[in-house]
This record gives sequence, structure tokens and C-alpha cells, in this order.
Amino acid sequence: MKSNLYEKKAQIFKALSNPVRLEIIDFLADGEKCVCEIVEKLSYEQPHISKSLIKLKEAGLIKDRKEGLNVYYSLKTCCMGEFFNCLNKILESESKS
Amino acid sequence: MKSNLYEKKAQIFKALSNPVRLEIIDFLADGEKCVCEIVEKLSYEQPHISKSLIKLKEAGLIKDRKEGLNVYYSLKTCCMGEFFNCLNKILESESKS
DNA sequence: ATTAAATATGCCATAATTGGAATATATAAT
DNA sequence: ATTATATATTCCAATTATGGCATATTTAAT
Repeated sequence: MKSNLYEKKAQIFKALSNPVRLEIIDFLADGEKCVCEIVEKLSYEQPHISKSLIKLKEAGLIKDRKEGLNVYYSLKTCCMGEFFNCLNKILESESKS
Repeated sequence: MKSNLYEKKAQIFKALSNPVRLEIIDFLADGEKCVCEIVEKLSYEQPHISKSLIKLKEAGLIKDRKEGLNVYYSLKTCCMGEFFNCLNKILESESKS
């Protein structure tokens, strides 16, 4: 069960370990967006964005909501703020050393 | 430069996106350890542990210190605590939904 | 100088990820 | 019923990650 937990944590990090998915999260920090808005914002094919969103959702980082033809995605707020602040600290300390 | 930053962040998450490396970090949370201690604790080949440590170091998450034959690794504390607390919150909220 | 111990590096087969192109599905409008 | 639009799925080639094994490097001890 212990190793299973590491697996689960690893899966979350895996979802975050891609620049496109990080850019999506950044965009969602601005508020709920539908897929088409994200596709328009980032310069990637719609299928790729779709797959990226699904991966983030499976990792429990974002949630979706259907409305007519559109699917709206948003952050599962929790503590993403702190989380990314920490990330920035890591990056800063790295650039110093 | 924007995309470059996403790349850098992604690299940090990539370093964390593996159960073995997460287990190493968990072990290091207990304090500085030499490679041989980590090899003994986890059931993986020494070369694999070595490579894992180097990847974590390159990501700026841990640091090393040489002493005689041994190399001691430890967390670059920064905010790893908060960071992993957040991770646990994500996991909790996931198990509820 | 030899030997031994700790760590790092290189090589390799297998598996996973990436991102595009084509296609499928679902819903709304006419 | 047909058409159009938004999103998801499938398939694929190319790249990258994984983890073992053999070997190299470094340092200490004799």
C-alpha cells in the first residue's frame, strides 16, 4: 500500500510534468474556460489540448462541467496557489546556486 | 522566455514523477543520508539510485556533500513540506470525489 | 602500488510519452 | 433528417524514461 501511494503521487506529478499542461493550468488560474478558449489561447491542435485536459482531470487537478456543446474546465482550487509558489521558490534558489 | 519557464517547471515535476524518486525524498525528509544508506533502504540497484539522485539534484530539489568515500544527499529544504502537504490534500479530495 | 569500498557512467531492451492527423461522438440549430 | 460545431478518441511515428548489468572513477587503507 505504501508503494501504491508513491505511485499515485507520481501520477500527479506526471500530469504536471509537461509545459503545455502547465500553461493550461496557468490559463485556468484566470478562471473557468471552455476547451475552445484554451485551444485558441495555446497554439496546439484541439485533440492534443483535449488529451492534456483529460490527463489533468484524471490526476485530480481540474474538474469539468458540460453546458450545451461546450465543456468548461476549472482548477480544483485546493492549494494550487501555495503549490506553485513553492515551485517558484525552488526555481529561484536554483538560479542563485 | 515564457515557454522556457514552463519547460523549467515541467522539468522539476518530471523529477518528482517517479515513485522511486519520491520514496528517496521521503527518506531524505528524515535527514541527510549517504547513497549506500538509500540503496540499503530501497530495494533497487545502486546505479539506479545514483541516477535517481542525480536527477533530483539537477532539478534543484536535493543537494550533495562529499565526505571521504561517501556522498551525502539532503533536501534543499525550501518549502518541500508545504509542497507535499498540498499534494496530500489533492489526494484526499480525489478520494472523496 | 594494490586492493577494496562507495559512487557514477555507459549501454541496452523495453515501456511510456509526445503531439499530429484522421475520425468518432454529442449536442444544437435549421 | 441534415448540417454544423465542440469535444473526445484512435492510430501512429518519434522521442524520452525506466531500470538492470557491466564497467569506470574516486578515495581510503594496507
